[in-house]
Amino acid sequence: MTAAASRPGRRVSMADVARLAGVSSQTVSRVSTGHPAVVDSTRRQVLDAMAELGYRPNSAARALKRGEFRTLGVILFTLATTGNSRTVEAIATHAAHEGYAITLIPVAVPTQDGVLGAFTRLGELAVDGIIVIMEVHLLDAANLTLPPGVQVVVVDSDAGDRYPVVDTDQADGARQAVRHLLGLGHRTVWHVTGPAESFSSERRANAWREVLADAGREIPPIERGDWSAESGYRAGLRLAGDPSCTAVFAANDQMALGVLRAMAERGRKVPDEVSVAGFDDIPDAGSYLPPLTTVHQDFAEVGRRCVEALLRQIRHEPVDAGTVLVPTTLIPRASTAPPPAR
Amino acid sequence: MTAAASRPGRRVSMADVARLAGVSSQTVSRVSTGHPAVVDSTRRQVLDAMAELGYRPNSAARALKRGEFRTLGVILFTLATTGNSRTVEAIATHAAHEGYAITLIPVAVPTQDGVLGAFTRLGELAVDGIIVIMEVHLLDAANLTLPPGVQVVVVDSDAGDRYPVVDTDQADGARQAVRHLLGLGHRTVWHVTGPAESFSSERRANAWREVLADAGREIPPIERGDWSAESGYRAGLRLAGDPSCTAVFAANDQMALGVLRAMAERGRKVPDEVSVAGFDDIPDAGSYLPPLTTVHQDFAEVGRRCVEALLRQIRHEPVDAGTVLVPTTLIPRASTAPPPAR
DNA sequence: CGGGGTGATGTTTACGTTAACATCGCGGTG
DNA sequence: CACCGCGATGTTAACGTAAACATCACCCCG
Repeated sequence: MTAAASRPGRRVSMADVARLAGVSSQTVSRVSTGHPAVVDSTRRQVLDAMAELGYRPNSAARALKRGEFRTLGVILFTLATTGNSRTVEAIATHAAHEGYAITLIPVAVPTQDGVLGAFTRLGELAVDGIIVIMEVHLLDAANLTLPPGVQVVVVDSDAGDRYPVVDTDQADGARQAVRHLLGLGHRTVWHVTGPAESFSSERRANAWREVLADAGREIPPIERGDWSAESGYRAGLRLAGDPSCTAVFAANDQMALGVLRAMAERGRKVPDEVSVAGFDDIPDAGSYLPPLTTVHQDFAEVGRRCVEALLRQIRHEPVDAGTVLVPTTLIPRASTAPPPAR
Repeated sequence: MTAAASRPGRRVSMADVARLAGVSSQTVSRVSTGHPAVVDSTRRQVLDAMAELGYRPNSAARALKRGEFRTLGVILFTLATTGNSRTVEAIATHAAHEGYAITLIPVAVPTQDGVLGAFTRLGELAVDGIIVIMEVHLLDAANLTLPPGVQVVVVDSDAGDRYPVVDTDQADGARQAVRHLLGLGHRTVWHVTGPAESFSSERRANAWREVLADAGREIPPIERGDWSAESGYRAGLRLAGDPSCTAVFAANDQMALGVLRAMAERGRKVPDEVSVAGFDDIPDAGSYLPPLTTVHQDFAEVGRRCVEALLRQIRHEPVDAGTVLVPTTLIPRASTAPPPAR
């Protein structure tokens, strides 16, 4: 039944199906695309012939004819961060739901050349639109090579004036975390920030500074990390040495994990002596020692909105240029508490 | 310079470039594909014309003509696990290096229907080969619909008799961990395993049981988790209640994290009273409290080998059917120590 | 000085699909 | 009963590219 020896080499085409079913290839096409104007008996014949020959449509030919690929490109630096992989997963799922496939373009080196190269490759790829998941200020150069006719949506950037941007409300999340710590009675809040090139990092740091300034608190020197737990650990060791430091807001959960470890090693009890808050709410955060107070990001929603915005552009429906902000929520757990009485 | 008003609607094609450059479109094609038989002056003219018009090749037409898409499909259940996202990243990077793009096909529900659906979609997609990253026993049904002419490589499965399989040497890694614990003097080792459908989980558990049996040790009842830290925590609470339990091997780092938390909450000191080992060596593992002894997996190598094996198949070069095992290494850290003296 | 090559470029055609138009047959209506 | 209209199906052409073959100019060598 599934046998059907096709001629060697060549794949089964509509013409083959048409021959076997005794119809024209246009009728096969109509069946294949679900066109209504085909009588049931004919449709059945065609479907049987398709099954017998193991026909599957050639998407290259289809794309050539239709002028669209039904594929979205995702350009990013790495899948290694929780945020990126979760966002990509959401994008892929939602795109699949809309009948689109996802092509992944990793950019190995976050240099302008790297980005340019990726965009060139994307230009040659079979892609109707591009989602850029980028944390660094590298869109300017890349912008020039953006292939015309390809739509773009950006995650985590400040390109809102040029492209639609979808992002977590970084600033509000950071504000919630810092206010939470101040609300517990801490005099001020130390901050472990991410890499300098990162927009997210910058926005979280700005919001932290702003809340402290608004409250008239002292703004301690900022500690810089690179998102990794290891870098958080190093920052944590420095902070642990400062007895006046009673509250730390880390720009992501992994650096917060490093801070927790540093505090533990230096014998500074969390949360009794020092409070620690993170950002992201990665699945493990609730299992840290102690379970981490953090800001929850809805990566799935970010992915969904990206796809939505991009498809709207592709379909030439009205799109609000500018930034869509996905709200964040503070998740209080056991790593924050009032400062020690003195 | 970059202006160049093309006719409305239609994209720039080779014919347009040819017209502007005053050559035939075949010459444009030759320049585009890097064919050597083009004189420098002509090549320059063509390149200038391309730049002026903003020409980019139509990959659909190219794929149709060449009969290959230069794209690999990756089918998986989720990107949420460290192993999967790291593997996918390595696949994407290595594939890009070989001039191939990656199309991501998430299968929402790990049912037979889900897998079948994904393969059907993949069949219609522009893909020269497929990498299946699957943890469950669902290939049998899917097998039937595997589009002919599409090559397949499988990660983390026992399908080695049917497809080439690339995987981490799960069994050896687990053996190293268990032997390490026994070597420290523990009478036996408890095990927190992953979900029942997972091959990795099964192999790690089997190796654990085998080492204990070979050493003539008692085999404690197995604790089942679902890879999450939360499930590890629940298992850890049960183990913490058993004073005879001095060594725990968790099937991944996240569950180990949960075990660490449970032990801490129950006041059982790690590693003085209880040793805990994990599997994966995720980047955070070195920052757990205490830093986790675990088995390092080389996801990058797995991804690389996958792409290599798949491309060999696609190019009809000889491939060893069967399983390629990527070695693992035990990383001793601070979560394991000799059992308490009694 | 002519024949035979060689290398650059042009022409033709086919890849598989689908839009647009053409055809055909049948039932209803004035 | 002739004509119209409509629904089902067939025919033609085009999407953009690249392989195969054709052509042409030029150079080398006998």
